[in-house]
Amino acid sequence: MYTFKGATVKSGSKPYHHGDLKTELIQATLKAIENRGQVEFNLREIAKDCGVSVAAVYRHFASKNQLLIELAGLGFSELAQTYQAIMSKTETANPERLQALGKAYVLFAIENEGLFRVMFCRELCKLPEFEQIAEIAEQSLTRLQEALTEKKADNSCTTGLTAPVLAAWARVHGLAFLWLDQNTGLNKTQFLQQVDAILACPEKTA
Amino acid sequence: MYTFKGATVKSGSKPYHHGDLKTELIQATLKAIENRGQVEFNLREIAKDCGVSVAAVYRHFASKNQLLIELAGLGFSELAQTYQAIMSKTETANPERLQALGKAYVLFAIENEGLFRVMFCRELCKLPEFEQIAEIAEQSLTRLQEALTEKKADNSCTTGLTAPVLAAWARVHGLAFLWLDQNTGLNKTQFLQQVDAILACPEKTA
DNA sequence: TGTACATCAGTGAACGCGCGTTCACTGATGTAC
DNA sequence: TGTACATCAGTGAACGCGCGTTCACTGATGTAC
Repeated sequence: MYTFKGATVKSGSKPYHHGDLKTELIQATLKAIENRGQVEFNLREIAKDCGVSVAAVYRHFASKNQLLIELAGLGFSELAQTYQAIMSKTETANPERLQALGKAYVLFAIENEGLFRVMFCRELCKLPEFEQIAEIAEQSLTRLQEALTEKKADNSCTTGLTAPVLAAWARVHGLAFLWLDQNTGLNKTQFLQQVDAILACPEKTA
Repeated sequence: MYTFKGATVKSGSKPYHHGDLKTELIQATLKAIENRGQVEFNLREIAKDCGVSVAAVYRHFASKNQLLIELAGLGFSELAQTYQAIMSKTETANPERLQALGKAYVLFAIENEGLFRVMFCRELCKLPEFEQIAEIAEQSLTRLQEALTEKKADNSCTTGLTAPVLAAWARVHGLAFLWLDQNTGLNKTQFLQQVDAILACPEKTA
């Protein structure tokens, strides 16, 4: 007899109760999405990865869509948190802040490819379950836009993105997807160096 | 009796021979990809769209993958053609050339969403059939990079992208995907205006 | 110009597999008494 | 402290549908003689 994540188990046999299946299912799903480079996964494969039967998934998620939605919610709130941290650590109107935000965006995409792909998957907001996370999704994206906007606060166009914001966003968004879709031909270190160079003096690399 | 695309047909009944099925299958596939915002389609749906049985698809494409590959080939060669036209119409080292190339990239993505998504779908190059189009794909992408590179020809780093090239590419790539994934909240006219502004004076919107 | 026949482009039905989901169940845990 | 029982987290098998692909076929076209 031994103890596995709080569950008592006969030695030699795997525990009947998994311990932290929900978390592990989420991780396995993200891994699958990252391997494919597409928001496409298969519950049987996920379950197998976690050493569990498919039906066990339904103890933790009402459906495949629900899993997807929770993934997206996770992504949006984590990204928002990242911004929040940078906003509180850096000064208003300081160019370093914009640079840090940009870097954080690209890094988030690289380190959380699965979440990032889910967040920007167009079919997501067509799901009926999307309303569960609509608020956090919008909050997360507008927070980013606000963070970028402060640079040109003189432009008081309230509806839609202004050119500077769109430009800044497009730059980091493009960097992220070029990397994720493996189009740069660079290794990670090289890529991150270039990213730093681009974000440090955008006017020279414009 | 009347003639439909060269085929004689009893009036009232639809023609047995379609006329230009291959082209229409390609169009229907692109439409399906555009509707989903993802490289994901279904042969039965495509065939139905063309008013034809699924099996008819196999008269024109050996498999679903083969259809996908031909789509990609089409996309790469069309993009290459577009560059070629701009390169021959504009002067070397003229800022207008870079601007025109950038605009063409974004426009290509907007007007050919399906092709664009297929071209940048990561699973594409994992297909065994990819070698059929590997050459044109690489040609197309390096041509773009070369076009962008001329601006900073003093940098003689031969391997990989330089920061200026990556920056320029990322900007248009990011603009394209922000638009396609419907994250801008702008309408097409507004968006294209912003794109023009960004490409016209990048240093002001950096 | 008419006819026989090869060739080509479709049809409709079926095969087989994969996948999301459900169901009746079993094993483990925690709690009231 | 021990026991009965509700509750929870799994299992394994099955259902049903969708989808890529194949097959024997039929209808239309074009061409040799």
